[in-house]
Amino acid sequence: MSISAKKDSCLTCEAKQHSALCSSPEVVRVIDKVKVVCNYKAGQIIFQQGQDPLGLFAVQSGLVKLEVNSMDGHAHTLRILGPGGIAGYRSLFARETYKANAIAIEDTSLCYIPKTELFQIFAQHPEATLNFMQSICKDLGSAEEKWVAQMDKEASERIAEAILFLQDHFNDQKWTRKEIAQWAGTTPETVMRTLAQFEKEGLIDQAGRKIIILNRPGIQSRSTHL
Amino acid sequence: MSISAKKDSCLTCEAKQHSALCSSPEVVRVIDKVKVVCNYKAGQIIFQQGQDPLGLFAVQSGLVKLEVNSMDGHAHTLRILGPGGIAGYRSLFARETYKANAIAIEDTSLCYIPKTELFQIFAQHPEATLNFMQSICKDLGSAEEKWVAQMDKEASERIAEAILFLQDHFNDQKWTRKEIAQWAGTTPETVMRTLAQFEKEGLIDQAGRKIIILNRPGIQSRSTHL
DNA sequence: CGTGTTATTGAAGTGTATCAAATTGCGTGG
DNA sequence: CCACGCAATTTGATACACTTCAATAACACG
Repeated sequence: MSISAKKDSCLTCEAKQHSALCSSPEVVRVIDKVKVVCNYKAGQIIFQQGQDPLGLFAVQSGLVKLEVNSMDGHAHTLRILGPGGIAGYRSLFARETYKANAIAIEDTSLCYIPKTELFQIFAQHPEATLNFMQSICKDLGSAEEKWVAQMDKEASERIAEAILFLQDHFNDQKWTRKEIAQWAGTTPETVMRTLAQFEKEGLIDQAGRKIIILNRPGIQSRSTHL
Repeated sequence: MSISAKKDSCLTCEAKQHSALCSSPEVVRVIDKVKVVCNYKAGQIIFQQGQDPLGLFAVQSGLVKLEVNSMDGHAHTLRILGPGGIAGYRSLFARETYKANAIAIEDTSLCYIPKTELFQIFAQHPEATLNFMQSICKDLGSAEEKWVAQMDKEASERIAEAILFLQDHFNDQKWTRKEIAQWAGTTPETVMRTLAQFEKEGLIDQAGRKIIILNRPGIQSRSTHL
């Protein structure tokens, strides 16, 4: 694996502000000692379906997506993680093998935290565990919401929702139609046609691959059924 | 609220075998002291969307479903809980109001555990917390799997999956077509037609509302795409 | 400057929701 | 215990949003 470790201190890490793991200064101090920083180039695979989790990965900088490959060759994006996001925790805590692939969308630095050290932290810092549980439960909420949206909302509504979400959480990112489709649960063609429609209505502007939202309330209303 | 409390000991509770909460004898002892047993009749509402979580509910006996009502009047079943299942944890730990309704499908006994006592348990028993996290992460896995299935699988495949799941997890239960539909993410009509098809193929037998699986491998193969 | 990927547009096919109506089943109260 | 009425089941017809397939054009990248 092309993993290059680097000495990087948690003291200077900005991502910890948004991380469910780095809840208190004390915990950060421990993590600082046990973590291993790994760097990935865009497109590189961090872990793969079927492998055994040995720890988890905290995004320091960059962007990571978790996706599943269904048997018919289609990929679906479960979660997208920016700085502060944690990858690999679900399988680790469920005591299963990975169910999804983790892929670096852009050049990314991760902090790898071995599971034994992690469990020690949790054993000694109950508040940290509770804090992490909050994050997991929010993810669960998002997942269940997504399932419901898949049925109740039309493709165009999910796409409107998607571009708002992607814009808000990961600023100035140029997503491909395919990536938007895999997140919104539809096809690149449908994304294409929907965006063209939005543009025609003056809701957005497409400068090449970049999507500029001209009328935010308009897009928001297009993201809700009824 | 028509809640009738009853003195019931955790010692004699069989549900604790399957509960993520009652992990160790010590924890059970504490829970035994702080819990309040509540009884609900079939159809009764345990909690509702928008309310504030004050604790969580462990199913002692009976059956509970968690469902969301989308704006267009459709209901979707997120999770179904038998004995040992925990209701209300997601919103509690996410520190949000309830996003779903919890409804007793059949006559049900629940153990209500107030949140302050719960957090105390978690603070003093890290293993219990980890154990609970495993359960949450499995739920997250199921939720994400369900979203993917909603796209990749045809309605008939999801229905095949549904009757297997419902059969395996909640034995000898007579589900309505509507309930199956709300779990499988489709409509009662489609469930109807699919079950008729399965019956015609000799895969199942419908004795009124009860579904008997005649050819289990056959149904399993019908539940997987390709 | 090729070459593979992404974008774009068109046409065609279809699974499934939706609507409607008839029938059965079942709980409830008289 | 029967009759009533509401809920669930069943079947048919219709509609349509979206996927799928295909083919060209525009990029990006080494």
